[in-house]
This record gives sequence, structure tokens and C-alpha cells, in this order.
Amino acid sequence: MKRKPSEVPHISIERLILYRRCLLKLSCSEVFHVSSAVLGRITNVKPANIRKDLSYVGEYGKPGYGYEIDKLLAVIEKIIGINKLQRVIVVGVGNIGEALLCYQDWAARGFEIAGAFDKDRRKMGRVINGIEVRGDSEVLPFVKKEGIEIAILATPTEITQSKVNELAHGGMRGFYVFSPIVIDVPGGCYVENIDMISPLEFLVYRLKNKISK
Amino acid sequence: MKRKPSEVPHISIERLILYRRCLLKLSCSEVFHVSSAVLGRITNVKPANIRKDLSYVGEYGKPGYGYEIDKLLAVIEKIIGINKLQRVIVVGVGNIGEALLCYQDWAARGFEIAGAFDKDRRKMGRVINGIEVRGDSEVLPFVKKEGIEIAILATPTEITQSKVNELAHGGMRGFYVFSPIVIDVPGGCYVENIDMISPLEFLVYRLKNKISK
DNA sequence: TTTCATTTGTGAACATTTTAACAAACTTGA
DNA sequence: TCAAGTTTGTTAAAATGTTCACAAATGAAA
Repeated sequence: MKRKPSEVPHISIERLILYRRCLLKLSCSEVFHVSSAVLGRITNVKPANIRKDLSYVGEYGKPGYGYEIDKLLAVIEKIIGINKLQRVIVVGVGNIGEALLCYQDWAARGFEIAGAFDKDRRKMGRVINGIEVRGDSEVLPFVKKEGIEIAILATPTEITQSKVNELAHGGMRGFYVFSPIVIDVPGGCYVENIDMISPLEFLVYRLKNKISK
Repeated sequence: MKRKPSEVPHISIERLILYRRCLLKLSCSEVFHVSSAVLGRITNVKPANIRKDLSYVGEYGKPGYGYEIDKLLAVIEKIIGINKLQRVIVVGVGNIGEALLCYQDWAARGFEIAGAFDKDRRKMGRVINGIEVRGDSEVLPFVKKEGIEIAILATPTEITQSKVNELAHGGMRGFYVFSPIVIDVPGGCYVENIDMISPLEFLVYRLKNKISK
């Protein structure tokens, strides 16, 4: 039952992303293939579930052998769309923004930070991990010139929505937002929105009710 | 169809957490009640879904009127287990750890940072947002004395698992981990594990396939 | 009080996701 | 080459989650 990429269930895509992260690590060691059983132990996903997920994207396993790691990585990256380098910008260079700039595995994950922006004069001109922090007013010309489609917003919550509006108006298509609010975007734009506290609240619930996931 | 708290579907709990975040904001304004339709517009969840979620935790709405916000907040907080203040520690005071220490809404969300720890001598003794950074060796005595059950780990990925092991051995029950790896914990311990890059990868997929969620 | 407009809670239909089970395909080693 | 052991891909059943649609309950206005 082979589906078109757009028909792969969302939840399978999320797990494919997880598999890839673990496969990347495996591929650094002397391992060249992996079975659904082994990958299941690493990821805490049931082997049958893994095989089902992988069946949506084609038939790349060999019975009695497993999956070739490099081949599997290439397939997953193609499906997700990170087989080509994604150039993104970071808007807001506070602690979160700086943490993102300092992250060492962007290239391995398929991304490049093309630029960083902050409205604070004191931050402008600083170079963090090889990336220069530019002034906020430069952002629209920059993304236009460089053809950037995705922005990571690590701005103060109060200004995030208006920043999204401004960037969307300037042609930005994808927004990865770290503020704990629900973000609205115009049609044709997409947003992923994480609240770093919510999972902690969920943890409290699980702890209280002894729920192992 | 009233269920016991432990029978509320996990996904409903996650949405309850979202509802609460939005209700907290509403309760600051002059609004005292809210309908599932309005809350649906705010949260991007379908009204029927909201009513179903809320039906799991009891009957608190009035037909023709909606839900009393304060009452609803209290119920949700009781279900999640954050009706009592949760005291947590932060281990690792890099950029992420510092961002957490600086977060201003911990109290409103139901938490208190009881202590922060780092193994870097240069960070020890610093006071961030009123919280003193202590040495790594103090952590076990501290949590024992203070009765802390939940730790937030914002440590370098390489040492996170061993830090979890150490803390679990010292009686820690819940771990909220910021490293992009799958964490193992002993029985009776619980872990929430976020990779800040994964949602960005998912965004690339959605952008490429025009998937609005 | 009565009527009209709202809005809840829920049963049932529908949709999605997980799991189990197993034939067929492959590897390995003798 | 063959037999034994492994692992896939897939089918179908079970479990879980979402949506619809509407009776019943309430508020608001006349």
C-alpha cells in the first residue's frame, strides 16, 4: 500500500523525523544496517509501528537483514524535504536565539542559519558562532535578497505576532515560533508553535497518574 | 460519559493544557465566561472537540452561556495536578537554562524554580532572576532536603543521560529534558524529552506539501 | 411569562492509528 | 546447495480519536 508523500500520516512523519535523528547517530558508528526491532529499542517505538511507517514511503528493507541506514536516511530526508539544505533566519537573539545560533548540528540536520536579527543595538554587530547579528530593519531586504522562506522567532512574546505579520507580508512562508501563544498566519503560510512549558505540565500529569506513555 | 482522571485520553490532556494557557490570558481581561465556539477560535481547536475534552473532566458548562473561566481553570489545574505549586530544579545553566530561569510566568503556570545547578565554576554563585546558581555537587543533598521530584535538564547532550541516571538514583522522579536524544529512565521515573529542531523539520515537510495541520 | 437565540453534553458515525500475526523473502553457515 | 533462523511488508482486527447533529438546558428580551 504505497501512498504519495502527501498521504503519509502526519504522525508517521513525526516518527520518521525521530528515526532519522537516531539513524544519524547510528551512521556515525560502524553500523550499516538496522532491523525494526533494534530501531524500536532505540526509539521506544514498537517494531510493527516502525515497519508500517516505513511502508508508507516505499520498500527499502530486506527480509532477514533489515534496513540499510544510508539508504533509509536518504529516503526519509527526501520525504521530509530536507534533502536540500534549508536556509533559515533567526529573529530575536536572547537566550533562546543564542542557544539556536550555538547549536552545532544544524548542517547534519539539514539547515543553515543564513542570518540573525535583533532590534537591540547592543546585540547588533556581535558575531555568535560565526553568524553576525544584524539590525531588525535589515531583515526584510535580507530575506528578499537571499530568498529565505523560513524564520525562527525567538522574540519576546508581546511582539511575536506582529513580527510574524511583518515577515509574512514580506514573503516569509514558514514560521517556527518559541512564544507560548497561538499564532495566526495568512493563507499559504505555515507555523509551528512550541511552548517550552507545556511538556513540563504534561510531565506533572503523568507523574501524578503514573502514566508511562 | 464521565471518566476517572486517569482515563482522560492523553491527547485531551495536552489540549487541556493549551486551553488553560489561553484561559489564563482571558482571565486577565474583563471576560468571565467563554463558549466552546470562542475558545475554539482562540485555540484553533474545533468546538465539538473542546466540549468532548471538557466532558471527560465533568460538566462545568451552562447551555446558552458557556464555561465560567475561573471555575474551568480550577478544574483543569486539578486534573493536570498543578493546583498545588510544583517546585522544580534546573540543571545546566547555559543559554537554555538561563532562558528558563528568566521566564517570568512560572508562578502563573504553577511552578517555582527551587534551585539551579551547573558544574562550571564560573557560573556558580551567579544570581539570575533571584535564583542562585549552585555547584553540581550540591544537587543531590539539595533535592533530598527540599523534597524536589522534578528536574529540568538543559545540559550538554553528551552528559544528559548520565545526569539523569545520577538524579534518578538520588530519588528524582520526573525529568524534563532538552537534549535531542531518547532518554532511558528506571521504572517509576518519567521523562519528557523535547528536541527543539524536530518541529522545524516538520515545518519544512508541511511547507513542501502545503499541509495546514 | 413566553418566545427566541444560544450553547452544552452526548450518542453514533466516521476517521485515523496501533497492534498482532504470518507468508514470503532474505541471510548465514555448514 | 540446503536448512535454520531472521526480518520484512501487509492484511485485518482492535483501539483510539474526531466530528456531526440534535435534544435539552439556559439566558435574554419583550
